[in-house]
Amino acid sequence: MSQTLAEKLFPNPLPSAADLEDRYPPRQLKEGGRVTRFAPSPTGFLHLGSLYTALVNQLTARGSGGVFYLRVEDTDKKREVAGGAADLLESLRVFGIVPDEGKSENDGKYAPYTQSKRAEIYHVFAKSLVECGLAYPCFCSSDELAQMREKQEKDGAVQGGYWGEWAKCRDLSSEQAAAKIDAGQSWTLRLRSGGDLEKRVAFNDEVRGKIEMPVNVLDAVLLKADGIPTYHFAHAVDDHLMRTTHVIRSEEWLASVPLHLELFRVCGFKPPKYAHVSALLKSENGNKRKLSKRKDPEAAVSWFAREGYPADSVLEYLMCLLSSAFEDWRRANPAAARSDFPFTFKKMSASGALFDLVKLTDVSKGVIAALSGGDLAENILIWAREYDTEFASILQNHGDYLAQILAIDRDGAKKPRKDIAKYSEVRGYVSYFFDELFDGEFPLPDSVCKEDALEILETYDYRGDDDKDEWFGRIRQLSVALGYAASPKDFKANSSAYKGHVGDVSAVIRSAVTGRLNTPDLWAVCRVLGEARVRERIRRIAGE
RNA sequence: GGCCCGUUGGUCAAGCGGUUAAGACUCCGGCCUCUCACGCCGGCAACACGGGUUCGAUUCCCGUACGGGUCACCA
Repeated sequence: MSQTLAEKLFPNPLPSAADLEDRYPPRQLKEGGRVTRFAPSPTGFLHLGSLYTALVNQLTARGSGGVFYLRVEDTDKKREVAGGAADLLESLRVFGIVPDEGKSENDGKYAPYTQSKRAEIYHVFAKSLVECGLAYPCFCSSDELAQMREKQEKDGAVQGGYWGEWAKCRDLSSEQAAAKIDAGQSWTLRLRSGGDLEKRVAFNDEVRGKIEMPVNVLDAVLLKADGIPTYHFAHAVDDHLMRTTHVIRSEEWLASVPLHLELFRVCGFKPPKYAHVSALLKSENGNKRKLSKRKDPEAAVSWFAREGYPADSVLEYLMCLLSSAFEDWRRANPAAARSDFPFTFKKMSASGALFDLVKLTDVSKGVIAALSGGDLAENILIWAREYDTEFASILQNHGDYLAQILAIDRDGAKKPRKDIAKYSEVRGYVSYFFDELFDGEFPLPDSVCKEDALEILETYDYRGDDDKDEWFGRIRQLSVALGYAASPKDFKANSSAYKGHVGDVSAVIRSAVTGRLNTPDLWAVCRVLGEARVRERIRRIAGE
């Protein structure tokens, strides 16, 4: 008895499809539970757009009491990066994305969660497709295929690609194919598409609604020459066996849905629901384009870490893009966990959003404003140890000094300061508190001349134990004594009677003590600086 | 080029046949105030275009334009 073509193609013993159905049974889900997955290929760092779709996947599953898992799509060994999967998982974790299954290869009942470890599984279905005549080996070389495409282009073919009469290997007899295999020719396995150029398929996209397209007619590659499946085939097999209910992926996959639908059908699988999320765009001379790893530093999530944007800020911003209902919800629930946000595809935009750093900055200021001085200081230290070691070593010598600094206008304030967007700004923001970083400048406000400024400093007497009212009262008295109005209002009412007002006097003191014209509350700043240092800095300018 | 998706202020966007076309960010005024920041009040600014359908279109249909995606043994 001679070998069938299928046996020749797949000579090793394989389980049956029924075995696999048993091994990976339908999931026991609560009513409405959705199963989603994030399926990255480990080609290096995490892209902001990937984080975005991962977020949607997690939100969808968790919000429905379903399952969110990670599947590593390492079917392209040419692009694979060593350790890529582990890096990805860690990056995701930083952003609060933690899959229920697939944190490692065998983490879960539907293991392995790494496609390169599932070769046998794909082969089971590939073999049975060959047996039914729905797939066939193709011996065309990449040169031949390139020539074919060239000719199609030249002839203005109605439909390019490997199909119909262009599909040279499609009608090879089993004997012919067997002979080529015996001769050692390498082969890929292709779908024998039943597609008809005239026919159309309609399907429902969760974010875009009904979409109608021509059916697939291409004899797409299912298995590459190395026996590893293409994305398309792996998608059908894995998402069926791993019982994914909702395939949420980026919009570039939309065009291949007809192929995917055909694959699900020929394999006898029920297709999942699809949601194609739009890409994050970037504006470039008047046009929009996808955020690019190569051209846009902010495309890699690591950029945000380096700049010192809290992961929460990035997440909050992404949520704004992801759902038009998020900002309102957040205003109504300022402290709620993001996972409590009632996510729905209905509120997702079908058009691509421009990534907007200005908006991120605003969101981030809000996130940081909600932190206590202590927590903020801790985050900054962690950041600095990684990205500004000089600053970190300075901070390390000062105990909880940074926490005290950051507590100003923050801890216990009804309207905490919203002026820090990222940790990398903090060094400049607090530099005058540290003698190591203090620049000793003495800028003068426009309204005060140097002579008057020195006079103010010579007469000012700072007392470290004054409470805020005493402290300001002293400055008021000093102002009046030197010919300044006790309040800006008095000054406005009769400006010719004064040299200026308390504000000008305070400005001079502020400048001497901090080297700046603008700072948080001066009284609090002086308290943190300490009496000795404040007096010393004033004396330094005023002289003896 | 074929196919598909998209198009409301500078940006994110609500809207789902009749609205003075929300809101947020940015920007500009003002208030508050010892400065800054916050906060508050106010302002600038939009339905890509052309045809239909309709008593009535931002909304529905068809074109056009523009933008994006896709046509691999990459995902």
